[in-house]
Parts: sequence; structure tokens; C-alpha cells
Amino acid sequence: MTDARQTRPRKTPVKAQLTRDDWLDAAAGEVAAGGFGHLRVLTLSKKLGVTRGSFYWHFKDHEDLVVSFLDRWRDRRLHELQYWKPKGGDVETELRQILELLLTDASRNIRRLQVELAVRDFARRNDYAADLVTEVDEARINQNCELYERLSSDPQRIRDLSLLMYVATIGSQVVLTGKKGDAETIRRVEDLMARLALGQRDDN
Amino acid sequence: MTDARQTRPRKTPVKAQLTRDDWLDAAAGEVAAGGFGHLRVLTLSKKLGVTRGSFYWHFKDHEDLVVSFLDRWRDRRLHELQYWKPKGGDVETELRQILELLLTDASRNIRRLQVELAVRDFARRNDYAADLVTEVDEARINQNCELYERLSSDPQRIRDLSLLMYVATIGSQVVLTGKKGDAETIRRVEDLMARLALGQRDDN
DNA sequence: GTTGATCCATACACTAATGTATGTTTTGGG
DNA sequence: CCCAAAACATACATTAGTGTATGGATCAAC
Repeated sequence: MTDARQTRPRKTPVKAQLTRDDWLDAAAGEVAAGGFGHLRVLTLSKKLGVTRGSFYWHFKDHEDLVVSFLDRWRDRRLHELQYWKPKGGDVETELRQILELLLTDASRNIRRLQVELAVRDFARRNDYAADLVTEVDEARINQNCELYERLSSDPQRIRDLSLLMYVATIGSQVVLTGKKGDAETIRRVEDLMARLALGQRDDN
Repeated sequence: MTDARQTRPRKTPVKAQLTRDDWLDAAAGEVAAGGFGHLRVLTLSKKLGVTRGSFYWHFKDHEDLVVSFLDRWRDRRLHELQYWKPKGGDVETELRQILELLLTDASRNIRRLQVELAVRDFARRNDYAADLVTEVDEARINQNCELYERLSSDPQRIRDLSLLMYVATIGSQVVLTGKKGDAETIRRVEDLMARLALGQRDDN
């Protein structure tokens, strides 16, 4: 009876049981596709090949799923800011790195972007989500302030500039993502943003 | 028997019957508050003080309501562009007028803004809504191009500039609306946008 | 190989919402 | 006054989804 299963003590059991994070990953797909309003435990269960009995073991109820999802989203967004630090030397290089990260790179991760927009939309009618979004926005804007400090000396102006650049990227994602020819368009907008921020006049 | 009612032949009947537009107005409130996902005919009926029997006389079904709502939204957004023409003389004045319209004014009409954001979110999972949003966006951006023609001579650059200014305003609405101290913040962002577009360097 | 905890299935009760069919009132016109 | 159409009410059938209770399988440890 001591067959191959015994050689793998705790990980990878025979029938691959689900973890809480597996459910949250599946939820991400649903949220990305249909928003929080279309997040159904039944649909999720089918997608994972189990019944709802499994869900109600891992989560207290539907709200528990939503809150856990939002918390994980917040944690990950705050944590990833560590890797946002630009490593270039001069201002222009770093600025363009940041913008590329916020625009071109972001538009490639469709799934991640859809989730963010869904969270942002959900935040308009859910106070808890609204707080998390505000928290993430603040963190991102503050972080970028470090860069824009090199473009102005007025603290207020620095913050406004960082804020403006940020809302412009969010707006780009909202308006442009999924449209035809968005890749090239985004690149040009990205370039234009950098130019304007750096105060480079157009000569054409 | 020819009493006061007869003097008003068709308008204002005794018990104020509902029109299709009344339902759409009520729907706007629901959409603004909870998005299209929370648009229920039952809730709408209660809000209007009638039963669902009335609804199913005015509309074929729930989808009919949604489509009618979207159509009316598109028509109104396209029509109002007539009144967006700035009347100031120089470029800076007109630019600031446009930006004030797109930012400060827009942030005052909370209801209208909520509806627009809801439509925009719905468009991410509904092709029909997506087409209408694209149509409205294109019209607005094209209209503003007329202004930015005075800031550059390169057609591509003109369009990019108009696009950038537009997505920045949308992003501002998404990120800032409903937050604390948004009024003053929006005003400053508005000013900064104008400065950057005009190429005015910061001296502080 | 028995046990306790973990993970999932099954079955039921309950709610909210849609759509439809049909009845009832209201309205404007002759 | 009467009538046909318009506007709304009522009642019913149906569906989709949640939550709960309980039973069954599976795993780790002893």
C-alpha cells in the first residue's frame, strides 16, 4: 500500500485539491471579463470543476470572496511598487521608463488592466473598494513624485505634475485599451506626454 | 361634463401617465448609482410608483430598455457638442474654456459623470455600448482638434495632442471624482494641463 | 489501519428577478 | 354616452443564484 503517493508527503495530492488562492485566481478571470457584478460562485465552481460545496468551505460567503479578492489586489499593487524604481540616470530616461511602464507595458497585460478597471468601477459603489483604490493611487502618485522633484522645486507643482501624469495614464487605459491600433497610438501618446512634461516645445 | 379636463386635451392626464422617456430618466438614476449590472425593472417600477406591467407596455424587455438608454445617451452626447464651441479669441482662452468644460464643469454634474463612467464600464463587456462610446470619443476628440490646430502644424501631432488632453480629462474624472478636496485639485490639474499644452515652462 | 481534520458533493430551502398572459382602469374621440 | 386603444395591475410560471446542513471521500499522522 505504500505506493508512489507516499513519496510525496503533502504537496500535489492525487486529486489536486484547491486552495483559497486558486479560487481568487479564478475570480480574477471572472472579474476581468464581467466585473464584480458578474462574479458568481456557481460559475466559479464550474470553471474549477468542483461544486459550490468546496467554495463554502474556503470562504464564508460571497462577500468574503470579494473582500479577500480586494485585499489581495491591494497588497500586490502596493508590493509591486518596489520594482517600479527606474534605474536610468537622467530625468528624461527615467521619465520615459515610468511612462512606458504605466502605458505600453500596462496595455499588454490585458487581464491585469481589466481587473484594475473593474476594481475602480466597483469602488464607485463600494466604500471598502474605494478606500483600497485611493490607497493604491496615493502610493503610486507619491512614488512618482520622487521623479518629478527633478523637474520642479515647488512641492505643490511636483504633486500636481505627478497626479496629472498618473490620471493621464489611467485615462489612456480607460479610453484606448481594446481599440483598434491602440498599440501604436499609445506609444505616440507616451512620447507626447514625456515631451510635454519635460517642457520640450514642438517645432513642427 | 366638459370640465377642466377637456380644456387640456392630451397633456397632463389626471393620473400622470408615464412615457418612455420617464422610464429612461429613472433608469439614469439607477445606472448612475449602481451601473448597468444593477438596472432592475422591478426597482425601477417601485421608484416610479407603478408595477412592472407598465414597463412591459413601454418596453419589449430588459434589453430594449438598455439599448434605448444607450441610444439616447449617444444622441445627447453628440448633440451637445454643438455648444462646446469656445467663443474666446486667442488660443489660451479657448483652451482654458475647453478644459474647464471637460474638468471643472464635468465634475459638478455628478450624475451625468456617473452615467458616463457606467456606460464606459459597460462598454468593456458589451459590443453595442463599446461602439457608441467609441463614436462619442471620436467626435469629441475630432472637435477639439480644431483648437489644437493652432498649437501645431503636424496633423499627427495635433490629433495626439487632442487625444492626450481628452484621456487626461477622462482619467481625472475616473480617479478624482468623489474624493476629498477634488474641486481644488481639479482646478490645479486643469491649470497645469493648459500650461503644458501651451508649452509654458515652469520657472519655480 | 484507525482517527481526526480537511476538502468536496448532494440535497434542500429560500430569494430575487424576469417574462407572459390576462384582467382592469383610464383616456381621448365620435 | 360609448368605445377602442393606451396604460397599468394582477397572477402565474420560470430561472438563476445564494446559503446551509449533512454526508462522503481523502489525506497526514500515529
